[in-house]
Amino acid sequence: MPELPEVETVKRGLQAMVEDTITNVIVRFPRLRYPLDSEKLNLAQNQKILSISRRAKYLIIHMESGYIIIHLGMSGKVTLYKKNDVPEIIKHDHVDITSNNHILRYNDARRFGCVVYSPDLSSLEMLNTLGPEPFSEEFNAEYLFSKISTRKTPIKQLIMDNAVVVGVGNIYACESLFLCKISPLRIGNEVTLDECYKLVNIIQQVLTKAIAAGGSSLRDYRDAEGNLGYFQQSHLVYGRAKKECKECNTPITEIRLGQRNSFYCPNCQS
DNA sequence: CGAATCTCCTGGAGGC
DNA sequence: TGCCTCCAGGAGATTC
Repeated sequence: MPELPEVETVKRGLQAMVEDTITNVIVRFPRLRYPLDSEKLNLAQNQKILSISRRAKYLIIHMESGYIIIHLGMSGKVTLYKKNDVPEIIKHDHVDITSNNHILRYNDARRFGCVVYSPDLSSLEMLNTLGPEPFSEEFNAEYLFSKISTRKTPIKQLIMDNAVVVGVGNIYACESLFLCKISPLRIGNEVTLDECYKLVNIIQQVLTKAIAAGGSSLRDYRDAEGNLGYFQQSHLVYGRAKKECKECNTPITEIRLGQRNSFYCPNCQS
């Protein structure tokens, strides 16, 4: 899955398209997360691209008038080609955004992503409900504490909740909680302010490490050079059910929390 | 509002 | 080798 760091990398790669003028949007297969609306997307025609930004895992193409918002879901890939150097269409190439100089090609096998046109950003529910970025000043211990101290939901689900903080996926949540010695089952209102300081700190560290490790946590992901992504790095608890805890040798427990597999050490975490 | 559950979809993995 | 089943994964939708 493209994690936050990877989406940021993609965003940087797309900067070459800034100042281009969009000539055409081709939709080959419209059934993504939201049905693609060719008619609306073609409102982008003849629009100059002013900038390309990122919010959570959304890529946002700012045009003279209106925006195109792209989410990669879990298997989405965006590749930018020079116009005179475009490869053959392959399976799951659902969308091309063509400009005078480039083609931005969207490929998504599992179709959890989206490509949406909107005249303005403020009306977009998917962006309005997002919590702060994990590296922003807004995401601090006091903020986190205020968001979770009234909640009866397990802490793991809370830090994975985009309304609380964006960019913390399943693996990061498991690893961060282990490093904080907090059980994923602990109810939000039983997490102390002190622990929130730790959590904010550790989440940022874990994400930073993921950026350094580079790339996706998808099991089978390899980057352009064939290197395995973050998923293959040595995890402390994630995917280690029944294996010994690296701290205390207790077997790692696996449970189901909010439809997600969760791993923790019943001895180290409480 | 909050909480719990369901859903979308494909390809890889593991079982036989 | 070839089926078959199971599963991951983000986030909106639904229900209570």
